[in-house]
Amino acid sequence: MELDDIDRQIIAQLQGDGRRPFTQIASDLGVSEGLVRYRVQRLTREKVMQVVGIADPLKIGFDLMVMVGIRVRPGLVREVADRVSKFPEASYVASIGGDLDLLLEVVCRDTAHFADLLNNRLHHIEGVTSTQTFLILEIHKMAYGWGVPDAPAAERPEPHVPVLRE
Amino acid sequence: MELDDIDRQIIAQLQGDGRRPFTQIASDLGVSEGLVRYRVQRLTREKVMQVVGIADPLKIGFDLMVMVGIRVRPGLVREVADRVSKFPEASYVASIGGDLDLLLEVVCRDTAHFADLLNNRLHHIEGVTSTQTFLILEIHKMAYGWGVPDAPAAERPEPHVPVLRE
DNA sequence: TCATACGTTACGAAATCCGCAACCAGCGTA
DNA sequence: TACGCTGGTTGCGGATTTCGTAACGTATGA
Repeated sequence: MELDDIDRQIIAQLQGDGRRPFTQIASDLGVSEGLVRYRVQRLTREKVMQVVGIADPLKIGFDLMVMVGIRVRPGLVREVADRVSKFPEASYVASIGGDLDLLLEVVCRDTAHFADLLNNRLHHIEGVTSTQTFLILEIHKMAYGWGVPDAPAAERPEPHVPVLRE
Repeated sequence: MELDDIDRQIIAQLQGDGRRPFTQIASDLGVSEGLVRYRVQRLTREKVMQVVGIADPLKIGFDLMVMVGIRVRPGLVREVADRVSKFPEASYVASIGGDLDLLLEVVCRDTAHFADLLNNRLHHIEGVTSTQTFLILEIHKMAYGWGVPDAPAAERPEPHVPVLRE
């Protein structure tokens, strides 16, 4: 789906405040409220953007976050990714190129919870050859959204630094 | 700050839909709209939760996401974390225990953009001794929120699996 | 005991959202 | 060309939600 300036500016504003009234966004952009409503609906439907509440896990009862690097037997990366994505504790799963094949971030209640996850579930998945765990000590930045470039990459010749919140 | 059931249920509902009317949340919980408004304000003020729009970077013009593992000279981790957190491209920064000291996820326009970041900015930071980059091929899961436990950890004796969306 | 801060409810006014209907432009097709 | 169609946009009420504020109860501490 192709985004225009209106989409980008709507996203940018909603990144700052997900409950910003459509009327205010509209008057900022000089368009009608109905249009903003239509665009937000479309962006949401196309899964380009969504408006959600996000909570700091360390403040709502989870004491342990761990990043697990996983090495997988060639050809099984996709499958393992799908399996670990189904872990309810998984907050982030990405396949990567480099020394490791998968990154998995999990949010656990305590070390016993994590030990159970690692030994009884992760290591039993077909294709997982080794894991490396990194205890997350502190989250310094979690940009819950990404900056919106002024225009698509193709139209931007010179380096552009995306504007991110905080 | 101590959360009660009302806070947790408000967070849970907002995790599903960040624009859900307070009136509807209120009637679900059997409390007044004013109370929901008050709680959301407080949760936001205390930085426990926030309602934001989040966009898929790959759908809004950024083609390259990289996870960078950073080794830092002892004692400088905090400082380096603060420095890299200021990178507008940084979407995630966490200090970790293990083979590496810092994890930095960046969202870039293209490889040239990332090369500039790595060589001209990251490697010039005092205390950075080595880096290891992992190209993010595909994001399989990005839980934009975390499950809310039924009660604080201390009151929960048996294992609890947080309920996550998707 | 009193004062103060905090959490909660209730209520009316203001603002917002929502469901249309209408209109325009572009596009493929007869 | 004319026609019908789809997608994007605006405008307008009515329904709903939010917002400001006053009032009340309950701890808490001086």
